[in-house]
Amino acid sequence: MDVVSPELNSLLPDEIMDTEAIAMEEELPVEHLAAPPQSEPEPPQVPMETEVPEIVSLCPATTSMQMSSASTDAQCSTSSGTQLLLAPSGLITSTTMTTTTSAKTTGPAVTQNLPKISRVTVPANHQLIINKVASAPAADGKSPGTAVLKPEGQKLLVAGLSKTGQPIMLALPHTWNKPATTQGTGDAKAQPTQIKMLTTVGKPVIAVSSASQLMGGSSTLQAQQLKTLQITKKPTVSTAGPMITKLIITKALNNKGLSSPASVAPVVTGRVVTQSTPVTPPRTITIGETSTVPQNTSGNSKVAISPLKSPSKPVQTVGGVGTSQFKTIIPLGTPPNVQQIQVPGSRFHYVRLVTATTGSTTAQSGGSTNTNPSIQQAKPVMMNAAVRMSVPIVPAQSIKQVVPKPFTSAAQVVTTSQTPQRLIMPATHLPQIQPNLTSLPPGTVLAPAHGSGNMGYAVLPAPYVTQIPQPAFVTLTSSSTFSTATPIQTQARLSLNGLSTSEATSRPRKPCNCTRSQCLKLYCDCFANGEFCNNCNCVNCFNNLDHESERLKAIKACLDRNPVAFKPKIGKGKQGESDRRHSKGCNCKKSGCLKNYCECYEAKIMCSSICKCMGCKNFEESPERKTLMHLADAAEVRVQQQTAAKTKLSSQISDLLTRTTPAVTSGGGKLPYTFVTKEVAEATCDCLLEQAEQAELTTQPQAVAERLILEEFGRCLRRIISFAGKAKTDCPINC
DNA sequence: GAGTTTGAAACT
DNA sequence: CAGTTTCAAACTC
Repeated sequence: MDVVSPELNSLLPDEIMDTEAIAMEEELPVEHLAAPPQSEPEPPQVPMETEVPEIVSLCPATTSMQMSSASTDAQCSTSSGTQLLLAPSGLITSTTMTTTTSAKTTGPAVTQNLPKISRVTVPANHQLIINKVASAPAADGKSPGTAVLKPEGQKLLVAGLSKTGQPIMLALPHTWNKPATTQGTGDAKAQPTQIKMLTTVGKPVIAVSSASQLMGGSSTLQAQQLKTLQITKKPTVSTAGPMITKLIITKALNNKGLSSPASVAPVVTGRVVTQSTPVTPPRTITIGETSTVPQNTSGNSKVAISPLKSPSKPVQTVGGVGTSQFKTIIPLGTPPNVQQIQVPGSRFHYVRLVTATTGSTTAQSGGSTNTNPSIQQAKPVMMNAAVRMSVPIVPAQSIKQVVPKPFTSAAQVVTTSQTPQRLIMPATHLPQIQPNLTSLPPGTVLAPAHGSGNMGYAVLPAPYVTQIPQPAFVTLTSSSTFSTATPIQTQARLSLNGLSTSEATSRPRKPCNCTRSQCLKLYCDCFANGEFCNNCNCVNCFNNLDHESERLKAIKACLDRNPVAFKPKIGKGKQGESDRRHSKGCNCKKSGCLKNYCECYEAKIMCSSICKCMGCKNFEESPERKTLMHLADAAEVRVQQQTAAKTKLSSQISDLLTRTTPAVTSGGGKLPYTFVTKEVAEATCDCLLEQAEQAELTTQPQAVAERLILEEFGRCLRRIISFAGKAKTDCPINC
């Protein structure tokens, strides 16, 4: 997924963009990022989903106890601006973030003295306010629960929906947004940082680990059936050797580990900031990231942080060896201040996140039980700039599988889904595309661009959520690379082999068979519906993240040709017309609009006045249509009745056997079938024939006749059973 | 399963 | 915007 360049910001509709200034400090040049437009006004404030999101903040964590409080403000303050990555909840596809790990320490661990967010509140007006602490928090590790957001450069992403349907926001570490200098260990080995997000049932958990840990600990994660999201972090600047770390956002199915003290030093600390609101309190999960990770901690330094649902109960846990888990929940003092924004014509709700201008309390987790010196205390990252995002969040659809991409720049996100898997299209840098949000597929995600004071947006066409109860997707953006010629690709690989049985069987769409379009034209249903090809039969498919650039170009081309190309074709008609009608109308000539060639007929709607079809028979009074409908209904009824009859008969037989059991065991009694003598059978047949004749005389439909006969047969059986229970001798049945 | 038909999408 | 071509799904055998 690419991030739309900042230029796009100016094009975004005013409805969703709040141009209130945000103090975006563009201090650190990022070579691979698009230069921030100096003259451009502050990026418009983007309203966010009204669903109060959970906020997961991945922040540079202060190192263990031995870490000094040396300030690394310089590293953290050079971020290129607050960025929000918002994705339709439920399924995080993937995101890639290229950053340089901040490491300014004299030891293996890095201490970062970052300003803390005094509090994150969501007041009644639904404005999320992140207050900046007047003074930088001490990195003494005594406040592990403190949630800190960087003033700028902070990335937030809505990773998914919690079980309660609340969006989960991820606040990425500030250091991910800009290069930093690593010092101390002298370890020249570059360790890719990966972030894996593992979700079980729509509830992502984040774990951070070093690359070596990722490799070594992957089996453990897999054993837990964790869904992972990988975000490879590459340093753009490194003076003491490249530092690549992998952050693993994981959620262990076993929550027991959360409460157990960690015997192994986790690489990072996590924060879960919960907020209580009358309706849907957002949660903020802050994950501190250690800039440097001792090599000896590999394999055990993974930390899985699970957002807790308890909004008011601070919890901090540290995972143990192998399945190290560390979780901190920081209750917010006040509800987040989120302002709802309604975009005309948009089905999505937006909320506006505003910068906290004041604040004196620092969100902190409850008393930390972490006594392990190796456990890093989450370092709050100051966010002094207003968070301005307006992104629609679609109902969550979880992703089921993640195939980690080892040590690549691509981030991979896969979430489990109870619903058919659907992937969201990756966003791209599309400055030329008018950000007509209404023309984008539902679930489109706008992600802030990196590298400028203004936020760019990643455009993520999503499945037609209006037609799909729970579209699955997760979006991750590579904000730092979207502007590069070879953007880091992120892809959730969802091969058939990787899909579970239920997932494969629940696939909502038939696999496409494209051969020439590379699945990058609207010919391809997958592409047209904003999905990646998955388990398709297509040839030379480019509808995947491996060909993200081509795909993005294709999306742009489609939107250029038709701004509403990804909008559902079946929409509401005019008043007085049918509730559903084709937006364009069909153009059939030979099918009479009574075959699936016709898009109207296929959608089970009648043609309307906007159709240009010839010889249309798909209208209300059409006898052909009525005949077809009648035949279809009859077939359906027949199937249903046959099924019901089988069920009923089976039930009766079972009941018969059950009732006759006492007769067998009581001794002396006759088995029921002994009562079905020839006479009884003949009488039964007579009854059935009589019923059939009556149905025929009354010109009952075949289905009805069958039902009547079966019902009569049931009555006969009941009489036989009744006789069996009463009589000890054969008894003719009198119909 | 191969071949044909069909109409939307893409192209000119 | 209209005509033509391309394409993949729907359909038939």
